[in-house]
Amino acid sequence: MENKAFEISEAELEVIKVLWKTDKPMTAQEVCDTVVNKEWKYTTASTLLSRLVEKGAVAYDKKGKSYLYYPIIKKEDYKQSQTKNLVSKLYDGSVKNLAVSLFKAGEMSPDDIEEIKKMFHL
Amino acid sequence: MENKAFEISEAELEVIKVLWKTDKPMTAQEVCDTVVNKEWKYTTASTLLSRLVEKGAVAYDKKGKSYLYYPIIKKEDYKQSQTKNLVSKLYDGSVKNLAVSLFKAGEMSPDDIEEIKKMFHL
DNA sequence: AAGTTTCTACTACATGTGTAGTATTTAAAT
DNA sequence: ATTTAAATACTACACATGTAGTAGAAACTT
Repeated sequence: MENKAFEISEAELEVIKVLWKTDKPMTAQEVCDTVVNKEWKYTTASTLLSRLVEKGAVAYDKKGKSYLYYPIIKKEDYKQSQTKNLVSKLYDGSVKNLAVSLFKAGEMSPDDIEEIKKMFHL
Repeated sequence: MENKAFEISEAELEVIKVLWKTDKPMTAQEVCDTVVNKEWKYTTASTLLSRLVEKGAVAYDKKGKSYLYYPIIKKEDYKQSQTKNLVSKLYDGSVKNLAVSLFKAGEMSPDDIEEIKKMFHL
């Protein structure tokens, strides 16, 4: 329906973020223990991992009796696609509009502003 | 579960965007006819409007036999909350990280860059 | 007032999501 | 080789979402 191959749900995102952050293949158990702000049962983490595998966002290698999961999609790519999506959905595809909105909303810290200026060699 | 009072789904967003853009109360029929890139049946638009009303995102006044719908939540507020959400979910809450990512991804047009520079009074 | 038109309300149904429970398989231990 | 412990696979179920059909109500028409 969309231009995206697959959608990652909120809960699935928590899972793949763990895989991104840890940056080495992990068992479902490890993922479960590492997820932040969640009190998931083991099978919940496991279900989410399976769904991510179905969607092609995650894969695994077998090790002993368990699977070692790792992300297929890259964090940067995902972030960029989500960001592009937001810009096109809400800001008429204009990054400028987004920037203006953030600026006006006072969402930029002095540090942000400093860094952004630097980015533009100013 | 979230910090947000309600979630607006993808399809519902299309509806409320029409209300925002037109900027005057509209009947379900008008909304249906105005939605872009969609071939909805009247009842589909109508269902979505009802769900938005349930969620408190939209309200209506009665006019003749029909309802005139209008948005309760403001476009700017919604955009900002969505943007803040993205920044916190994917950019560690740092607008700077978002800006860097956009810049690196080549998502900023020369015009965007020009305008952003101007925004920083330079 | 009855018929016709046109709204809204209610119902439906498949698929996705959050969250797990139970069954089954398989590796490890003895 | 049998038992056991631990993983995965399969099943479940309520609520959200996309998409619409049908029933019922209200307002025009004549």
